[in-house]
Amino acid sequence: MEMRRIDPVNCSVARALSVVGERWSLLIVREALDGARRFGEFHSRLGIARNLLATRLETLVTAGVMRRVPYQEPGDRQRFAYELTEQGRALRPTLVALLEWGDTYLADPQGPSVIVRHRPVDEGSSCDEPVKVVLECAAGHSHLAPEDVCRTPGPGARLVESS
Amino acid sequence: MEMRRIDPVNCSVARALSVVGERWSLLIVREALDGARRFGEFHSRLGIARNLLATRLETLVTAGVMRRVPYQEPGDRQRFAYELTEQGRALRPTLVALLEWGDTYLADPQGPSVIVRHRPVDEGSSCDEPVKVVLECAAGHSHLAPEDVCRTPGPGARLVESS
DNA sequence: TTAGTGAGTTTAATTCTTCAACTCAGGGGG
DNA sequence: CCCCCTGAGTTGAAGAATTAAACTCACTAA
Repeated sequence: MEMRRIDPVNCSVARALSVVGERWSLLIVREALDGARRFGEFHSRLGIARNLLATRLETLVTAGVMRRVPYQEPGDRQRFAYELTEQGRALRPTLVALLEWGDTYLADPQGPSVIVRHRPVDEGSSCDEPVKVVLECAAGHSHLAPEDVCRTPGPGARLVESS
Repeated sequence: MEMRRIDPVNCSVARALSVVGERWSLLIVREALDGARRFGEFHSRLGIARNLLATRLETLVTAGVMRRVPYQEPGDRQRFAYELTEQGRALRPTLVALLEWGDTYLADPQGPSVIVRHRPVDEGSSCDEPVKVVLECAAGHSHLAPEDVCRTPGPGARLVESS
């Protein structure tokens, strides 16, 4: 029985993974979200090989996830730092989701190594409560279980024949 | 100025990525969430090489993300299908987050190819509204912006010296 | 007996990662 | 001035991962 389904290749998940699905890319973004800015910071925090770090940063910059900004420490020459664009910061929910999944199923026996907290940049430590990622629909139903959602074709869907 | 920060290697994000961060792994999980169960289904939907699919499925099974279950079509020999465990289904928020990010920044000009909808398995199509992933803290503050959260050490954190 | 199918293996070519060594531009000490 | 130091990369060779294509295996159907 033939049916038409969403083309799995023309999908934003696949496109997203083609940008941030390479080894190290999401870890670089995570460190950037945590304040890393300079080549050497990424290198020493992650232990990634230098040449790979250079190509990953370049990939992330051309993809619009990061931006290369010149900086100059007093009494030193000009160097470059890497900071997240708004597009890069928008990966936070993805990283929180991965963190939560890892904490739930692969955690250290000691407990989670990282807790994400509600701590706005401008106010002090107003709330500080742990943050979770939740699925919520446009009608306001929140905390949906994974089984309560399904994929449907959108306006840009290509449909393909499939068994 | 020395400071102690969270060891980036002892982190659930890194552990999660060591399980689902390989090329194809998350796409295999996505297809499984969308109903794929058999070797050939994954193969033809994704166009992945057969040997890689075999090793990825094996990795996912040993990691506890999927389960290998025997099945037998009438008048055919016994074969094996692959289905998600609860741990595998728990990757849904991660995939929705990636999908949303891809839709926002890398979308097809036609619009998103996939829309995730609130459609519980048991009830019919009760709600059907589009689903988004949101950050929410334990105090009930919802729809947090990426800038409003930060990482803090948890009970299992190892701290390392860093510049 | 011969052909066909789903589910994999095997193999060889290509690509990606890693590690180590090297470059390049400036700063500081002697 | 000369030599060594640092941060930020680049280059090159060895090792690991990915790909495509051909092959196996167990069984069914004609």
